[in-house]
Amino acid sequence: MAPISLTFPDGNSRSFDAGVTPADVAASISNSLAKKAISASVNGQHWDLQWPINEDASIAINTMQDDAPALELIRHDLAHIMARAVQELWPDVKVTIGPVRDNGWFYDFDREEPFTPEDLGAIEAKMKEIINAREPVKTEIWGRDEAIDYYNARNEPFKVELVNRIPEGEPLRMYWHGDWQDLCRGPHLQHTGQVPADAFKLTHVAGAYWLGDNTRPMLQRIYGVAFKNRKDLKAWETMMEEAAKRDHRKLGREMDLFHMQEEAPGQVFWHANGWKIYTTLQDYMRRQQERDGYVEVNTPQVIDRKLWEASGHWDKYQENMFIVEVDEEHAREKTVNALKPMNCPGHVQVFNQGLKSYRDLPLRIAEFGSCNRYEPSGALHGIMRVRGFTQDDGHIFCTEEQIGSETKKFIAFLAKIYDDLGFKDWTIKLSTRPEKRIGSDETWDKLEKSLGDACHAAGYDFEVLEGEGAFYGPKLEFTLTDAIGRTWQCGTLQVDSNLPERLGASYIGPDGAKHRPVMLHRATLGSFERFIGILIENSAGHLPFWLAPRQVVVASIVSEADEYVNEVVAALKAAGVRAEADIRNEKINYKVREHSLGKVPVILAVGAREVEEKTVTLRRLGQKQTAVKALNEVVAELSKDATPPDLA
RNA sequence: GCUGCUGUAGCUCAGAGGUAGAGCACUCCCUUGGUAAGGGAGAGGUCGAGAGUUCAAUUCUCUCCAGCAGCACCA
Repeated sequence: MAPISLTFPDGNSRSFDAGVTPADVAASISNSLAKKAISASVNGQHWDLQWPINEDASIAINTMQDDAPALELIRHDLAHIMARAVQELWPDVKVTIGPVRDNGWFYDFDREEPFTPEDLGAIEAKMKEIINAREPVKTEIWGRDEAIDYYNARNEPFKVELVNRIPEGEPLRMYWHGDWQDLCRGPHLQHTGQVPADAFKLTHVAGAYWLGDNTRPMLQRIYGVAFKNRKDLKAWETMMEEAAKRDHRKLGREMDLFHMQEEAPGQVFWHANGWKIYTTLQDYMRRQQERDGYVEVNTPQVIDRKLWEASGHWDKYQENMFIVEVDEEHAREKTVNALKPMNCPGHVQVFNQGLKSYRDLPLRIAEFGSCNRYEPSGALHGIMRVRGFTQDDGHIFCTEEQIGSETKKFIAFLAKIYDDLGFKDWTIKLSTRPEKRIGSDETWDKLEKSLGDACHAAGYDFEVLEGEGAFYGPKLEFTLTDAIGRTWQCGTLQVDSNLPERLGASYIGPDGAKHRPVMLHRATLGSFERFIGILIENSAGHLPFWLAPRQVVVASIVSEADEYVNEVVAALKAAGVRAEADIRNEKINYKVREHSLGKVPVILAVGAREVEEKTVTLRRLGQKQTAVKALNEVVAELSKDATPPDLA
């Protein structure tokens, strides 16, 4: 055997025979390392302890101390262990695939009977048995025919399909966990006993299409989460509870913001409190847009299908549009209209009125555009994914040369708004040309470059999503991170020369000839409905004072203070603060509890003492301590808090 | 749309083949209480909709509607 040289993380090299495995290497260092080893990194690649190394390389032996490989292996091995447990319990269940994902893994099974919560318990128990048996993990390379025969003999059609999908020439690797075997890329742990038996949990079962294709059979997917130790699992459970507490559907009810009902699925009945958030946010956005050189317009809800045919939406999205048919008594033919699912064709109509000069460009048209889309029933989710919503939509008509500067301007606009709204952490993604597209490669080169350059010019970096652009142009996506680390894609900017073409938009250039403008579709919040949902979940209902629908409750402690309560409320209202009185015949404890649960940011308690001294006792939401302050001082302070950030 | 689960009072939930119950909220009475539930009384439901089985259905079966968790979708 030819010698090879392996370089360790400390820079030292040693010579081994070619074909040496990381397990051998670890054993050559120490017995304890050999036992503790879980995998290796060979030239930066995650490497199974059993895989041979045939050439010079850098190597590092991983142990459970190394978080990333440890978690990946634990979760991946658990996927196999779970599949084995399921087949031991129900031998006729067919196995498919089971990747690592998020905080755990899933595995898809084909089985007639649905898995029940009791089944999950049984599977978990069986998995623990397998872990405690410390079953060895072995790997071998099989021939294609051998694998297909094996799976055919075992009646595993999904596995046969997987084998057939693996490109010729790529080795087929099999992994054994004890005497149960699965086709798998690896790597895996040394034996099942390396998986912590007390740090995983099967969470739920749901349907999932085979290979993610909705024309293929639906399988049953079992999800699990797993960590290195019980403490991390507990932390995950706590985090889940925290997320549930923030659920905007729950808070929406508790704060009396909105409701939804059967007769209007996917549409929001905004209550006074919720609508106050909405209008406050909209007023704020309107000010930003005016400042940034937009003109605001409004376009019709119900538009003849002819326009949707011309824009191309009828062809592509008819299934998702609300169609309205009007059958007038004497009409020769029915008029078929659609509720607008988007605002862009309307904005092109506005642009097309009158001759436009190059001097008019860039023309920035904004609309708080109410749209209706017939979203699939299964997609609906609270106010986050709805059928009726309002976008903070805008279209910038400009020349190709102006794309860069307009993009830069928009990024600055969006950055200011996200900052004002309390989102400090957000990222940009650039989606580039997809397979199916229109326009020349030179045009795509130019457009992608101008978007990328604009990001850099605005001082931001971006991640590239290859092939994710729209068929008509590249796009930027703006994704913000919320207080508990979840991400939400909100803003977008898309370059489009297709729609101006289809709808015949043009302007007169300096040369006196007609030219085609390009159109930048852009939104910052996305939709008010979804964004308010995000605001609620981000803040757990503790909205910033200026956005809080109810800002102050002035609560009497004794009925002798009622009159003064009304005075305080009047003073606050005069200073632009949303204040209300609570002079019900209830104890202060009761009032504090109720308004705290209602997420009112400030409670001012007023008793005999305050009446006497012209003070109030202030208590802020989430704080236990109170402060006695002079009335005029509090009015000034709260009036300042109530001012939107752009007016402060 | 697909798979699975769910639908009982405003909210959270219990219940059983013989037409319903709790806590909170609501109304009234007593209580004037100093920072997260003071006490008492009262009112409130076509048990998601329709059909079927049955002497009898809110309970069992089917269909539909809506919600929830995923999947697929998201111009």
